[in-house]
Amino acid sequence: MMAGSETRATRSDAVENRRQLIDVAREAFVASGDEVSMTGIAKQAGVGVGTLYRHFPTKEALVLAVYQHEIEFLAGLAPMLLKQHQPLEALRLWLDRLAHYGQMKYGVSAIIHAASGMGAERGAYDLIITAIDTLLTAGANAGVLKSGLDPDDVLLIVAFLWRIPPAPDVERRAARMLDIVMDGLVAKLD
Amino acid sequence: MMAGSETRATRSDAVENRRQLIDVAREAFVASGDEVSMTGIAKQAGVGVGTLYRHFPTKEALVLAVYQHEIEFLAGLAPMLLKQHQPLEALRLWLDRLAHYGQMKYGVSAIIHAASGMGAERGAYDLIITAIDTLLTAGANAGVLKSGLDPDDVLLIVAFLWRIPPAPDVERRAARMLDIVMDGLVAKLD
DNA sequence: AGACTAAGCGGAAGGAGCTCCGCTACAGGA
DNA sequence: TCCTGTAGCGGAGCTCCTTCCGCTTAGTCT
Repeated sequence: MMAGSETRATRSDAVENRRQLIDVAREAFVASGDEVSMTGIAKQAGVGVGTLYRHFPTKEALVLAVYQHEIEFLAGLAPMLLKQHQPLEALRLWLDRLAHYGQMKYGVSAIIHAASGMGAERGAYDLIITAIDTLLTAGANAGVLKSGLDPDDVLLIVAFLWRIPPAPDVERRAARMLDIVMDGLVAKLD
Repeated sequence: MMAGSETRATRSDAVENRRQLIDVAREAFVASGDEVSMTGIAKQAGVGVGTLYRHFPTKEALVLAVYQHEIEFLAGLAPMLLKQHQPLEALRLWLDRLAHYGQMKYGVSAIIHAASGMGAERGAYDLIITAIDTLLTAGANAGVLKSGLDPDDVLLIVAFLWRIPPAPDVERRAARMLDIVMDGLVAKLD
């Protein structure tokens, strides 16, 4: 009996379908990276593709939903690290963590990739940007990082993390490249 | 009448088709970015898709062929700049030029993108890597850049240049981000 | 000139992501 | 409990890139 913008509750079968789709997709992604067709996921979840696309308008959106928890964790990590470490160290540890995800078969990587392209849901993207901003601001206030750094810029730069071609030495290479970026972020003493 | 590894000359119609395909593709790319279907290009060139794919095994390869000249130009620019400028300045000018291509509708950007992913022909990729290596080495020898920098790493990092989302301020943003990277490349004084 | 042969051609077909729209069945009111 | 309006469903079908393979034909050898 409320006014105006009242909406019907979500149908129970829709809720169940959504859950089922995410579950199936998670399993599929873990098993075979992104080499899973949307049709396949829909079929395995026992729904039509139309339903899949109603819930997740693009494949990216689906991946994003699947890894929502990981993104939240990553975002929450930033303030934690700042409590226990110097700003510079915290930033580096966080980026290392990001690199770690970047190496996953088709994990947070693709998401943030999507996010940096800003094609997908605002939510996940904002979480990550906020986390980076927290780290950058802390560093700037401590005088160890340049001030006025744009977190969007930083994310876009470190996006190379999920484009390093698979090889035995990915980790070392990622670290090497992050060394360069870190040096580019620190404040220069006059 | 030569010995052993003799091969027949390329058929003249094949040569002509190849030329025609590149011409049509160039025009199409300029007109509509990458929103051109392979089938469309084939049709417009008066050949079947099969023929198109015989000449260029992927769309990437086709783009690469179309922009071969630009890549060569860019590669050749590095030594030129080094003759006329300090190593640091030369590197920056070259990167600015790269950024410029990065903003083209579907230009060298996609190519080097492909190249950094190493999916495509070795040739174009090697040209660019060599150019970067020249610049890095010159800077290292002059003591203004870190020594031991890997040109592959640098290319992969600056690959953000062709992923900056379209906006009125792309140029300023690219410059800002290149500032960061440049600072990460310069040698630290102890 | 004629015949031989493999380089080259063409386009049907397959699998991908995604859209569209007529039908279904659930939530909520009577 | 039954009705009703609509949120939600399903899957045919579109376009795209790419593969495959039987046919054509330019180039060469006699």
